[in-house]
Amino acid sequence: MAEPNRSSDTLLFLTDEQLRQGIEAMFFAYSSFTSDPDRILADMAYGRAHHRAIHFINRAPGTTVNNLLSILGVTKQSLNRVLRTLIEDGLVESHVGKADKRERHLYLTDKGRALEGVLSDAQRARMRAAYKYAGPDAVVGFRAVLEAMMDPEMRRAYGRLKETGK
Amino acid sequence: MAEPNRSSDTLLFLTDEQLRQGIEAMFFAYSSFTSDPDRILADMAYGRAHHRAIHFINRAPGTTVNNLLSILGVTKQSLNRVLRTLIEDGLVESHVGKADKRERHLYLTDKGRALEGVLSDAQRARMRAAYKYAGPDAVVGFRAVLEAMMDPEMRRAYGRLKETGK
DNA sequence: CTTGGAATGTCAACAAGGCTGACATAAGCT
DNA sequence: AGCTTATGTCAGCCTTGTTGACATTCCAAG
Repeated sequence: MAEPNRSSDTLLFLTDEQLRQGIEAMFFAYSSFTSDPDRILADMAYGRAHHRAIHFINRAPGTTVNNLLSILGVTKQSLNRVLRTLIEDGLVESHVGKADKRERHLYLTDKGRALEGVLSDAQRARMRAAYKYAGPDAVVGFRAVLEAMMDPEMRRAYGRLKETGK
Repeated sequence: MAEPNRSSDTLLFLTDEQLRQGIEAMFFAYSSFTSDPDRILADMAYGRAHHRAIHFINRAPGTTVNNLLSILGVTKQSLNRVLRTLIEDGLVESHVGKADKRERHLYLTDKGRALEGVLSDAQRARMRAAYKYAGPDAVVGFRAVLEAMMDPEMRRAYGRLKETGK
């Protein structure tokens, strides 16, 4: 830790081997990261796609279908299939927009919020343990690298959500 | 943002909002992270699963199917389909084990190594840019949190690969 | 030595969740 | 009135995950 000297740093942390380890760390960490919600959802008729929809509807209640599409980066047909089952099952409500009646605004029902809670509790528990173990300074670095890795469009979406969370 | 004082740090970096931002950062970053290879592979008849197989065969030439299975965390049937097409297309060679003839040892052909190079160049370029932008200290934190996030089994696999790379 | 179980790999069939294309409807905008 | 936007739907395809059934090979117990 502490501060290794600056000159050797700038040479060594960008080697192909370092980069490859970062790539592999992303792969393994992401597998673990998604495994808890996946396990919970496996029993129900839902999958990761449902989780993502539920997460972002909870995060930005009243969001439109179009907005959700741009966040998730999938096609409307793909999202629609997921949304339809969530609405049928009473986890999500879709309300026609007041100002613009073409839009549908999406909200979680109590039932939807309950599932969201279970899923995000599991995911946060893992994240909390990792944060705690690695420490505050590491967390700052973690977030900085992830943000730098995002495509500009994704970074904007991410930034807007950060604002939302106050 | 400068340095908030130490005592408040240990309290504040584990709030639900902080954790949620970490979760969302993982989602957005991983989307971007996989987008370059995905784009390259879209034209060929391959997908992300092929990329993963190629990556790890390149990383540990001569690895067995079973070993690859435990790294990738999928079923042997799933891996086998991917492997079959890669072998048919002459990107991967499969040799029956000498000691144990049940095993197949996997190697990239020149053609396979060529594709691996293109894919990992693209992925490394993104990682390099992110590392460079965030700086060496951030990279240390990034890797620490990712490693802490992994399931123990994944962490072991990751650790073994790190050794391999010397 | 034989035989039964374990390890390894293959084939077939199915499901989730991406994708594209075509099209319908309603509502807003010029 | 006519173009554009937002949404939803149907149909069909692809990748990549799953299980089940089965063949081959190895090894160890009897």
